[in-house]
Amino acid sequence: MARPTEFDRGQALDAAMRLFWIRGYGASSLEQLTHAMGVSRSSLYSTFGDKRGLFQEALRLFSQRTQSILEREWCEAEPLVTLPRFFSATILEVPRRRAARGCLLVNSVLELRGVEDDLNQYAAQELAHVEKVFERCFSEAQARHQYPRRRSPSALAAQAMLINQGLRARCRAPRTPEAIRSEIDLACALLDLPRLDSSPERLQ
Amino acid sequence: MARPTEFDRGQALDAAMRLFWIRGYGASSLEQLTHAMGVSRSSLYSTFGDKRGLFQEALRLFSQRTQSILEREWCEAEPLVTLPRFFSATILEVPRRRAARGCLLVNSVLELRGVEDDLNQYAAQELAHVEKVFERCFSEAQARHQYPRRRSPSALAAQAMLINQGLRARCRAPRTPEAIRSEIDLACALLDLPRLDSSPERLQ
DNA sequence: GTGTTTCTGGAACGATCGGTTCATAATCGA
DNA sequence: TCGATTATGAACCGATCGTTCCAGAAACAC
Repeated sequence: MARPTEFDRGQALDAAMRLFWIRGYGASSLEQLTHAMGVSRSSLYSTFGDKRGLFQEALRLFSQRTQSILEREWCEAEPLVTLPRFFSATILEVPRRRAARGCLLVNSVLELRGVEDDLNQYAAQELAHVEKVFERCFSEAQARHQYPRRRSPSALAAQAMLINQGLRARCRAPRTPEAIRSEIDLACALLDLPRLDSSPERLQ
Repeated sequence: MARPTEFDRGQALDAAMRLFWIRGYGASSLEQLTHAMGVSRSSLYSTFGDKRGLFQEALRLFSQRTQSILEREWCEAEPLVTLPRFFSATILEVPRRRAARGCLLVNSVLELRGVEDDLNQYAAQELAHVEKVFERCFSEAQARHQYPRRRSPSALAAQAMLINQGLRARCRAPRTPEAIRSEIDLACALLDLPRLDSSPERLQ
């Protein structure tokens, strides 16, 4: 043993993820990263390899958190309401600035195609994992006869992911929470999903 | 008069737009831009001001082209089929690589939020213009009693733009044309829009 | 204390960034 | 043919990029 690390690895990764989330991969400089993480350059490189490795870990962390939000909604209620509640939890029930970050995975897929194709594919693959959970919601709801069986769960999940990505993209432009909420409402209605209850919606 | 310009301005702008479309704003370096445009740095700066001005002109060009595609579909058929045909024209009936570029405006909104906020707002404003055309489609279809009046044209247009942005985002990840086509089909069905006819679909 | 090991801050690396300058090339009117 | 004018390409600018390196600080075993 020798001198112990002075910073918390998870905390530093969290800060890096937040910066990537706001500014994207390319526009997040080492200077900004080390400042946000409270870590010197050498510590960053000895801990995470390089900027690319740090970003990949940030993507994984974001994906895990997203899936855990889904998991929580899944356990707390019926499968059919998991999706509306997921949209609400990730977009409406968070501070406005955070909603404006969109989704790190979606942002990364958009940014890195043709620039860093393997990172783009990694982000796309993580999104596919999320879509798989969507699919489980529809198949379970169909099994419980709570949802019409006309369409396949995979096609429905793809449509839900289409909605999700569209919402996250639109959140990156300045918009009012009311406009976003009504868009979510209509999207859920078109998908035959239950409306959002008039649950507490955090403004600002 | 004196020595005439050796390059075609419109052609150079087109090449710049294509590069921005593929790689985004930040990742397109002056070196790559001048090479793609076939123009020297000094000519680029005397003609377009700077990289930012060039990008803004590229955004405007892209927006104009997008709206002219919409205009063409609008003139050629009923308002209700304008939207499905627009999706098809911009995503299915183009070479695969081009579809993988997504939409320059959507890409820019995602990339530049928090980095170049005024360019982000400009791109968002251009997207709003496109959404206005969507709205006209729905209101005209309702006026002709071809579409149920339950929902407002603006809400429907927002939903169509949500679909559009979702599709364009998903196109930036590697996907098969068949998968994309079925997603468009289902989205149109949910929106009570006519399906795409089995029109010629260019693969590859 | 001493020696060993690990982590830290900051200097420095070469490369590349967006942007500018300037001598030269090329075309005009005369 | 000869200025006048404009476009061009290459060299150059300071700044910043991601990355490496190293001297010293900090904790351990002894």
